[in-house]
Amino acid sequence: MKIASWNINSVRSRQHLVADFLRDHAPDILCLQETKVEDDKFPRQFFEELGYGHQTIRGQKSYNGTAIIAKNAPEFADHLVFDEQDGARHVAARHDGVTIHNFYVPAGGDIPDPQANDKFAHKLRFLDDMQAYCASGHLAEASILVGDLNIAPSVHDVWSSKQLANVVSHTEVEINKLEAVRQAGGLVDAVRVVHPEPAMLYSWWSYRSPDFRKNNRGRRLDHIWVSPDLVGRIRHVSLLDDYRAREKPSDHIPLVLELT
Amino acid sequence: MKIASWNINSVRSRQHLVADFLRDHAPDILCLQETKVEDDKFPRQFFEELGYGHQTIRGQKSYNGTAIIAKNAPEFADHLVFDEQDGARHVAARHDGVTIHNFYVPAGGDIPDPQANDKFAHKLRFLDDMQAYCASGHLAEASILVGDLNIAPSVHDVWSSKQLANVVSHTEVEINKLEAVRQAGGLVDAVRVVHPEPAMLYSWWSYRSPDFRKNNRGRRLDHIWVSPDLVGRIRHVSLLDDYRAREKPSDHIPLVLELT
DNA sequence: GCGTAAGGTG
DNA sequence: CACCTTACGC
Repeated sequence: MKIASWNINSVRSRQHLVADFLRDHAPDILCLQETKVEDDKFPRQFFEELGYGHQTIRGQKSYNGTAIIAKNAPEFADHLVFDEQDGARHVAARHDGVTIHNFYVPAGGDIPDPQANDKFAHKLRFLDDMQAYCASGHLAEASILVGDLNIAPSVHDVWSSKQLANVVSHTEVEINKLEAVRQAGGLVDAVRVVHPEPAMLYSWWSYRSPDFRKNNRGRRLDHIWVSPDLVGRIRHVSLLDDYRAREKPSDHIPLVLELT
Repeated sequence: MKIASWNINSVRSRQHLVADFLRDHAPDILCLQETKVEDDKFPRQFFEELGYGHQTIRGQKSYNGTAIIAKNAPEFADHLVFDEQDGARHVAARHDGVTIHNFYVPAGGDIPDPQANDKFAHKLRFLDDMQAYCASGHLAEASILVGDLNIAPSVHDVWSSKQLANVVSHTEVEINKLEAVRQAGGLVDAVRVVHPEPAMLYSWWSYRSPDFRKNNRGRRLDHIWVSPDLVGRIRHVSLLDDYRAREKPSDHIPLVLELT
């Protein structure tokens, strides 16, 4: 069983890339974030023609949007709404007995101060809501949580922990809240199981930073967490950074988890 | 000597096409209209790398803009300003003893009434100014006038003379003024020398009209006129309609004049 | 830098 | 339909 997660930065502008990815890696499940499209405009047929006819989607105009694209029908599909703003930031689906939660955590704006910056306040509230949900035991077994969590927790998840210490995505308050979410769900960071620290791992490189291979100013904002019962089934995790070097790339790369 | 004219509809959005064109047809001179870029943002290096290091350009933000791109240095370069509105609608350059005038005549808006429509009034004034300039004898010898003149004069220059009789670009007042410009300059329509009537000739197909090959609702808005002394040197004129069928095309096609 | 959207021009 | 600009989010 192969499960991928990718912040695609507009699913309609990335059809060339996502077609390459599905043909070359053929995951059973593809979780997308930032689809940036309303449900009735989602390119359903495009994915169908690539063999992914089962699509759990939830989007809105312009911003956000999550989707779980699958070869086979889900046993179950749903989504969470944490607040009025919502933003289509979660979908869930059970495939082959495994429940997959696909999250897109708010980016949080520029200023890491919830008093001065409503977007940062929203990010922290969203993490609290995630924690409460995970604490309720929904993810205790046969569960996977993936997505763009917009936080790079470790010093080995950013190109410079010092220079990013006060930059949104790597602040102490965010890192603590992300860890609280993970612990509330009793989940295991599958990426680090396969690639333990001190390996430097990134999943995102800003469009604004040129020459991403040379300067390599990345951050690991995208994550795959699994419930403890699945840890033994982890066969491999890949971070496909070559997709950042393609024509018209997303600023995020796909992560792929293989389970036995 | 090979001279091309092309309304490119944004030179920055058309680099793929113009590179193909220069490689495949290798004109000595390329006259562009609707470059839509200020001079300091013109892609000078792009043309240099294709072997066109000599660039007589005059543009503005967003609208209009003309350019003469050449392999060799001009002996002379200049431009005309007819009014305060201007719009970067003319450049001229002398290459190999031939003076090339590159015009972009105002489109003229929707309503063919100078009372009701300032844009149409501007178009008519521009044609009067062109006529006055041509009447002064500047184009008597060794001269070529090219460009998007935004008028299709003959019944054989439009897909339906009846349906366009009251449509801007094919009204009687415009056609008469265009003919007056040509006669004032003593110029010869080189395209019709090679492809005489009743051949149907188009250089533009609206983006709004689908299936341009099948429905073929075109108009000949782009022209190449030469002074009488050059008529004997006309070897060929091509209207390269395959460029309308390419990826991300301009709505106009290139015209190419070959002189011996 | 690269997505989205709206409003204007051709 | 496809370009431009402005404004916005990431």
